[in-house]
Amino acid sequence: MTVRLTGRLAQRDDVPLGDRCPIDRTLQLIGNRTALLLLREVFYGASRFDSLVKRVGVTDAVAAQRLRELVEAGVLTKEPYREPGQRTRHAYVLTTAGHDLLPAVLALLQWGTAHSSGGGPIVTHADCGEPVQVEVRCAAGHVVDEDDLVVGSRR
Amino acid sequence: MTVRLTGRLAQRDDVPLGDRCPIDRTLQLIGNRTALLLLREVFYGASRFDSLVKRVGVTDAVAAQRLRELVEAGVLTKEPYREPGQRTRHAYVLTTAGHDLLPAVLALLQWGTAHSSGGGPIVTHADCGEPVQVEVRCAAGHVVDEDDLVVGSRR
DNA sequence: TGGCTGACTATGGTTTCGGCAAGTTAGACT
DNA sequence: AGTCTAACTTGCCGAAACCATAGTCAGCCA
Repeated sequence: MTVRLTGRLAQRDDVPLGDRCPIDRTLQLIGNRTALLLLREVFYGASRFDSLVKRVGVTDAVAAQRLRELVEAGVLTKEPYREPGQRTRHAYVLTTAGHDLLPAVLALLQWGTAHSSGGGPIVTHADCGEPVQVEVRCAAGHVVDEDDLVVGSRR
Repeated sequence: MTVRLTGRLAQRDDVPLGDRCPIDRTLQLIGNRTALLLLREVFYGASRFDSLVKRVGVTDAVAAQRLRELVEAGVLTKEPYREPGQRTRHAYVLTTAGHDLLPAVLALLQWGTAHSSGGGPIVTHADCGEPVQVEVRCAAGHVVDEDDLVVGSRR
């Protein structure tokens, strides 16, 4: 196991208490297996209830519960659609808040893929075919290393 | 087999079952409140047991349990250190696998900050002072929109 | 030697998550 | 009218997460 030390431990430990940030709600929403897998499948293109249940491999009861929570949280919406000879059904589609979750979901999936033996799917950019990764950058476009992060209180 | 994700429902739902990826281990590790908050504080610069306990606001019992799991999973390591007049203690520092979690943790924190009323801390780049954000980019450096993601089976 | 403190470890109780099983409801088909 | 099915809903159970409290252990100091 390799360890990259920052070399600034003593000073860094004096950083004051970070602001409480609303991570509890985030974790309550997608901090469970089913919700995250459901979101992954929605990102991968699934939208119908039975399709999501089959892909995630969870019981329909749990899937229904998590989907309801995701809809209530404003991450997914139910869009009515009708296929010929079928009655009206509802497709689960991402809201803008749901779209904003893409980096988080992708980052979690990538870490799991990179740091365990199982391997995983390869996600690439349609325009150029290059593999996709999640990066930490500042607004000026620089790739930011962990040591260069500054945590500030809100203005 | 590769599938392009487009915005169209009918096509998107035909995407076959995604590869199983090792998300269970990931969620078992950081899919709980305490582990994620501990990691956040380590990223923010904390390293000592009592400091982490105080910052996260969790009982020492739970913190010890989660820290042990994080060490066992290879995300953190215990580095011995000694302050004058004190006995040897251990600091919790990130391994390379732990460093790789930065995008995921930051993305979760950012989503929570952006999509709830509470607000949150502002993370900036030390070199230029610009706010930091998590981006999805391909290896060629393009910012990748969700509709331009291609999910392929492993080669 | 005895007290103090930091870093845990152990126990018990409540809430949440997921699996299993059964029931419900609305519309299409016969 | 009766059957079938997709999409849920409800209830029970075991496991895991969290909290609170109490106990342990190792070194430093008086």
